[in-house]
Amino acid sequence: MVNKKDTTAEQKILTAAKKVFTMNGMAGARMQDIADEAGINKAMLHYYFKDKDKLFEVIFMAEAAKFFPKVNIIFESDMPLFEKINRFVNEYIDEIAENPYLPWFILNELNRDADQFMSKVWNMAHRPKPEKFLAQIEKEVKKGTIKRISPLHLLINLLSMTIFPFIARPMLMRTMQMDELQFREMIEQRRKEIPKFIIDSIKK
Amino acid sequence: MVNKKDTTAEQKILTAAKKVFTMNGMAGARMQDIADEAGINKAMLHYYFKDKDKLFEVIFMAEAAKFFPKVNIIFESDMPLFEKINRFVNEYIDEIAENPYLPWFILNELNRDADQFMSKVWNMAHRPKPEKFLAQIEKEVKKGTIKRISPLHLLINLLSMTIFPFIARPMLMRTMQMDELQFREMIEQRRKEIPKFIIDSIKK
DNA sequence: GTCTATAATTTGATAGAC
DNA sequence: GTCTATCAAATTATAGAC
Repeated sequence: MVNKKDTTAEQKILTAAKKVFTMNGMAGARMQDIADEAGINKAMLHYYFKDKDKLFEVIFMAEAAKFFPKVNIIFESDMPLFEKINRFVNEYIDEIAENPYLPWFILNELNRDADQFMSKVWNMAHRPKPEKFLAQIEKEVKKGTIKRISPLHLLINLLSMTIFPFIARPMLMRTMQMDELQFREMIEQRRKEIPKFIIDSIKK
Repeated sequence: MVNKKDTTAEQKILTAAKKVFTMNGMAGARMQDIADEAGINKAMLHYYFKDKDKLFEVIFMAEAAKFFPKVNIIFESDMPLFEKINRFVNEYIDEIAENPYLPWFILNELNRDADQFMSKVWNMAHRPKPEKFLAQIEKEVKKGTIKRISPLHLLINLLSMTIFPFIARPMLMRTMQMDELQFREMIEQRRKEIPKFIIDSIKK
């Protein structure tokens, strides 16, 4: 199933590999499956990307490199806290709508081989940088504009509520007996539910 | 690294296989690694469990079978809502302390091959049953004892905040520059932080 | 039951024609 | 650049001695 935008073989491979890698992980992905998905020959994968490790690295680095900076722009901006939380939730959901398997992909490989991942991808430019966000929470607590709360736990709560539903999608869909459309509706609702839930909890 | 409790070869294999499968997933696990971990021979794995698929299924079903009922006992009990939330968080963290890779294990295989998992493991006895919990929230909202909130989103928030940190452990440890001990301390704090955060958000 | 040695299979990688 | 055919390596599975 080749995307209409993918003209060159190289681009077809990248699109196919991204799909197969994200759905099966590095170990589970088959070069043959990537070739089939791209509608080309297996030998072509090696012609363009040398070997499986290299192909994986190209995909993985590109995805992480696109993703984390977007989050960091929000975390490091000068917006008020509540607006920042709102923006984070919405931008994250926007991003995942285009790359449904991305969070899974990143966490999966981080769990599998954290050290290798760090050395190749998690460099200065591409890692999450929450320091400013944490300091901002601390400041608001001290000013007394929000309740006393641990900045770390607030950040983890925000990340958890935003990211987890995408990772646990199959479990949630089955447990709650949701179909594809209902799942998407649930996610859309969370654009407002998550900020509201957080703000209700910490506002004075 | 054989556990002192594991006397028989079969038990050694089960313990070793659980560890290797949960750390590497089905596709990434190597039969040789399981044999080494168990301190026995590779042929023994096949003698006791026929093949890799069968061994995986035995482990996986056993873990899921133990885990979900514990959660369900809480969800289906007659405790007051706030107490139920508190108990869920604490029992879940207790459980994961003994099986750190279990949530990852379950979600990983659910993402990889949901249909097969469902047919073999997710049967009547072993699936999560949140219906009573959802109804209880609905009832409290109608009584006016808590704020108006979607029961579904409250449940997802609870699951997210409790489970996500374990799944995202490598990312959190690296991003927040935590060592093993600091991570465990953070988790311990969440026993109180999560219920407090939720209750602050929904209490009137 | 447990082992060593080996077969069988899967899968990644390459050679060589076009 | 692209393909078919084939090789090489990794990995699962089994045969057979003890």
